[in-house]
Amino acid sequence: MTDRRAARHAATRAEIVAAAWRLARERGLGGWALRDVAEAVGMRTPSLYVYVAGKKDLYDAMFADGNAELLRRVEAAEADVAARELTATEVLRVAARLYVDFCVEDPARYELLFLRTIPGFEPSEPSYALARGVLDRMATVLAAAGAGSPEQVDLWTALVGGLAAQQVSNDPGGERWRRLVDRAVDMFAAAELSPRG
Amino acid sequence: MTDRRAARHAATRAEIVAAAWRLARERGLGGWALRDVAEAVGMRTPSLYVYVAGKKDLYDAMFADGNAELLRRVEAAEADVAARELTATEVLRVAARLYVDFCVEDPARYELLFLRTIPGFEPSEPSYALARGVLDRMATVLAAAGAGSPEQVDLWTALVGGLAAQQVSNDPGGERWRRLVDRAVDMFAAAELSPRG
DNA sequence: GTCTATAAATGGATAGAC
DNA sequence: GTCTATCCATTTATAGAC
Repeated sequence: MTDRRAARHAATRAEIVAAAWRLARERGLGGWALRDVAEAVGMRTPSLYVYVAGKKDLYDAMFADGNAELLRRVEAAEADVAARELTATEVLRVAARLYVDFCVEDPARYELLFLRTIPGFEPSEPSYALARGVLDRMATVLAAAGAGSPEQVDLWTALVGGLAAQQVSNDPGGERWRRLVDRAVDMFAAAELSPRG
Repeated sequence: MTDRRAARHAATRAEIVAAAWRLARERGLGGWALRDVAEAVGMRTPSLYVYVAGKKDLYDAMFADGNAELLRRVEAAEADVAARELTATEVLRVAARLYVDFCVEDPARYELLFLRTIPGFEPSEPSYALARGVLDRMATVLAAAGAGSPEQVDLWTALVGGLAAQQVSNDPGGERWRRLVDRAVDMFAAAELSPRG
């Protein structure tokens, strides 16, 4: 019985998070009030507090949700790559496209996960652990491709993150930087992978 | 007389912009109210409206101010470079360091100028023209170094902007990505500059 | 030009009935 | 769990006296 109740509770909370994401996509990450979320799920504002401790807590749930989604994709890509016997450079291309596409398809999510832009918002420890997990996973992929030193990982995140940032900020919905991903990966591979990569 | 009055007016406005920058550096780009700015310059809030049309207008003045500062530095670097007979790669290193340092030394300024994070803020046409001028100037430098195609300029901005973004977001005040600037430039030069660059 | 006073709106959060 | 009612803080912006 308590199980049923807990499941229902979790489902409603997930509904609230989904509604908040919709509003963030439509009006920007900071462009909505709790009242709007409540309306979107057919409640009044005070009822929201049964599922969410406040706006910060809602942002935290969104942060965790976004990182969980990215983690799912990384894991799926890892399985895919393992079954296909790709060269190191090809693996890096898959990784770069995965990341850039993830950022580009939802600028509000990009802003919450990778920019620190909400005043006063700090992810909770469990949510932050999720984010670290994603980064670790990506570092593992890089290491397997032969670019696993800390400096190489940092250079990689700068390059790939930079492509995503430019695409999101200066040509949202376009291809201007997205189409440079392979060229950037080749540049990185030529400089950082051993000739037999 | 009207000249004197206009000069005084402009000076006070500049004082207000400077105070707003100070607050932005201390509390984040969005972490202050007009009231705080007024207090910082020894006024009451309504008096501010004599010099500034509102908060958006103040952000616009800050945006213009930041771009003007960057433009000054680019021009100074151009003069410096012209007097020193550097190789193309060395010129690129100067350009990259200039940009990354500019971003890193003031994260709030970085956020206002290069991220689009203030909800509803859009630079006015004159302010935006200033920003375009800076970009044009940088593209000219790249072209002189032998990497002036649109794709090369975009790849460059992604790379350099990515280094700055990671440094600002994930290691503020540190050196973790800053020390990779030369390595990144060399990577770019090796891939994009002709052998005789 | 600067002030007091205040409007007007926004938005997060709680009390307590049902 | 959900609601009505309301509080409270914040903050932009304006009116009008001095």
